[in-house]
Amino acid sequence: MVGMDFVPLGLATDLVILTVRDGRLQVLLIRRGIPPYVGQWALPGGFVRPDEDLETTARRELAEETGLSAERIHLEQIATYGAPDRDPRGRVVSVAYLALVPDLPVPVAGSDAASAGWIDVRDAGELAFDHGRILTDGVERARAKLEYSPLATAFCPPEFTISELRGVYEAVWGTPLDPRNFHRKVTKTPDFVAPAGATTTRDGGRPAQLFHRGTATTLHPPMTRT
Amino acid sequence: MVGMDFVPLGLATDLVILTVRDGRLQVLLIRRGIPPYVGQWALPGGFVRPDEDLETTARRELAEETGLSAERIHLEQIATYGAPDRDPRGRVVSVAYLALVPDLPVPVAGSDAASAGWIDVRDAGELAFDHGRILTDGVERARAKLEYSPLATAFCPPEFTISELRGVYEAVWGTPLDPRNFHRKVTKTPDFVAPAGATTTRDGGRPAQLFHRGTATTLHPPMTRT
DNA sequence: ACAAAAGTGTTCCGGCTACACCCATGA
DNA sequence: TCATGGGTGTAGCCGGAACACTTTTGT
Repeated sequence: MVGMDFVPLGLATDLVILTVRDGRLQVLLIRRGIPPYVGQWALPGGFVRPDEDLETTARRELAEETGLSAERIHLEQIATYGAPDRDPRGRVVSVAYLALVPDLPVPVAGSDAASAGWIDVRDAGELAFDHGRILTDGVERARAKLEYSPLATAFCPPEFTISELRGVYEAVWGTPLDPRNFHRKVTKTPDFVAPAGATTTRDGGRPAQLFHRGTATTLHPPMTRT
Repeated sequence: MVGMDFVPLGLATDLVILTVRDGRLQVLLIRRGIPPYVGQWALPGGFVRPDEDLETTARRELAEETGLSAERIHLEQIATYGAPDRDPRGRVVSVAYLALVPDLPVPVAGSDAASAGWIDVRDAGELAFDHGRILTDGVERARAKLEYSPLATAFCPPEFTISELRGVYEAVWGTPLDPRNFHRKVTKTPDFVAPAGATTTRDGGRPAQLFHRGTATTLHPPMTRT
């Protein structure tokens, strides 16, 4: 370890912001307005400010892009991407974060609202920079975590039905699940979900109980992806 | 996104190099010789060079510290640590990597050999900077990955017995496993290990078959950590 | 012969799968 | 009354836990 010789480089965070809308897993993308990669979709992101923690940067970007006061939003680091040529403008190392947000009726209200939108992850196609790779890694992280954590509730509003929760799993994994077995698994696992007391008929049919998040942090044994 | 305004900061990689020696999980630590944290144990690491990929930096550091030509060594990113005050000398963001190495008869031969050593992870105590946190995260990553991947073989020489492999699991997890069930699980899982043909009596008792790594990348269903 | 470790067979049991079945509402 | 989704019961199966037992070496 030599001295504090700083190589000139930029440090940024990029965000994979996922939600479930219309039964499909979607990601928030920005249409680039300036070179490089003009006109292509990219992940939202920005540079880390002096004396700003990495997660603080990510939360700030999240708030800027979605209008969500990012307090209660699930946010976790994915990985850091630092290939020397990943940005043609110069050396930029990016710490990628995964954010899971509920399907709120809040429109995308960033500084560049007209050019941002929710895109089906299956339709995302080629992204700017190495953002395709980052998106893939983020989606895979989300898929894996649903197996052994109660993370799916991060996609749900504060109160939700079991079948809404199942819809999250089905959208993220892209596979149908047995409603009856899913119901049993989720309600019998201690502290996975907690009954809210009320019921709703918003999904049609017999009224469904409403639940909110439980206190569990892991799922033993895990949910099985078929 | 403004221009390429680079905040002055250092970008480094730190390494959690784990091995299994004498049936215990050990980590390679460096005794610091210069401030800050003089005399305390720290993870090996160093700054990223211009135009150097992050993993290249990590492999270079690994080779410098262990003398291992790091080609065949398992190396994966853990996470990036960027709290503004994590280094009292200035802003240094560190990308941490996890390396798993076999128990080779190679002495630790770094630039600072006298002050480096293999330390039981349970005895590591307080480390310099936020390295304690990084070590914890790295060890937890290794523990988790043994469950659902054939990663334990990364701790083994090219040819190993089933009980040596079990020894890895027991050392990393800190719990004993049933030798009979472990043997069945490992040998019945397709492509987890492949018979090498030879046998050895180096563990005493009846000769044991030697195996090498299989081609499997995941373990379904996973190994259970009791 | 005996100790020690390798490897096999077998029983028990918990959890998942698949599906039959009943419940409570809106139209 | 019917369609729709909510929720329960249950039989069968798969895989892990536990452990008795046989095999093959060194001393």
